[in-house]
Amino acid sequence: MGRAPCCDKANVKKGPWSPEEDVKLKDYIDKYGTGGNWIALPQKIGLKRCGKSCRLRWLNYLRPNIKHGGFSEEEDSIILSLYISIGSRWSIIAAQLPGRTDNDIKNYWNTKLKKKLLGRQKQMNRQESITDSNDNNSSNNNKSPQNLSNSALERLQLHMQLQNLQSPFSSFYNNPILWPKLHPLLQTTTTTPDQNPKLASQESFHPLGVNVHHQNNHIKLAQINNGVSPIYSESNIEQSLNSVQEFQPNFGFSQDFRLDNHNMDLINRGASKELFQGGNEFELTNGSSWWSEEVELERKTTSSSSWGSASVLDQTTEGMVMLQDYAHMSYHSV
DNA sequence: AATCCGCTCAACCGCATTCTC
DNA sequence: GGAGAATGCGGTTGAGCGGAT
Repeated sequence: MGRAPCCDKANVKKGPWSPEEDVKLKDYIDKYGTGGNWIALPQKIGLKRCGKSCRLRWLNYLRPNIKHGGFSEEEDSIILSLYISIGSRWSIIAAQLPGRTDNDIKNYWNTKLKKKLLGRQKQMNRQESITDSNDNNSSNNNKSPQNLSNSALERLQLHMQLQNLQSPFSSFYNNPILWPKLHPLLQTTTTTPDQNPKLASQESFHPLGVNVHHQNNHIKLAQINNGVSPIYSESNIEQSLNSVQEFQPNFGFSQDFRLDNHNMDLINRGASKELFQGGNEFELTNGSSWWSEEVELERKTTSSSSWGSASVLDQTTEGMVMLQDYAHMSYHSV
């Protein structure tokens, strides 16, 4: 027995919304709000639409202060860095871009930004292959990523591209002020060579202001011990402090930690570099690394979505090494 | 002028998660 | 605690459009 449909499919209109329908929906929500029940809403208004359809229309189109198109280079940069960090979590990415919807960003990524970046990557690969054609010691570069899922491969490619100084976003990566601020508890830190010389050398610098260290199969992120940025409200700070212990290793942000217009504005004006000052390390003690947790999460689902996907677990050792390399891959701080 | 092709984006679908009783 | 309902999310689809042939 399957799940009951959310609405009577036979009596529900599909397809593009008419201006009249838009007006009805917008007027009603402006006056009364959604009433906390999208399913019942279309009946109240007299719309022959599914509640989910109404919700989507409102969120993606009718809601106030929605921006369509015209993505700035800075927005490109934010989308890119977040996609590399967390994959296709469009709602989280959208939360960092006021006025943008997850659907919009998703479409923009799939139709324009991805092509733009991967196109440049191909171009650069061609140039490199000419330069390196006489180099027979390129075994490391020959690790075939064929076993990686498309999304993981895509992110890997983008990540590699970002290391290239010719990257169109190099200015972004060299300019901390442009980095999105995602979690006030994170900051850069160092791992001393005597703790683990090999891993210390693999210290990775993340553009989102997080340094990731692998030690004894644990990930170490940084924790702020003072200087919490004023751009975060007290309640958020408290929430964040409380959330440290259960901090998710996906470079530190939670859906509850969103930037509003005001915060974005502060960031745009160069505030909060001091976010990442001083501090102690804390350790994720669940014994997993950020990617393995994500893989594990995906393994539990049947969804083919996001980076990695369930198939990642079935990768060859080499494939897993590739993923680890990816996780370790460094942005060298300037 | 016709039609083919690729691109864009609004909307749909199905699944996972959260909420409510 | 469990079941069903509601919501949220990400992947996919397809109509519409413009450029190429």
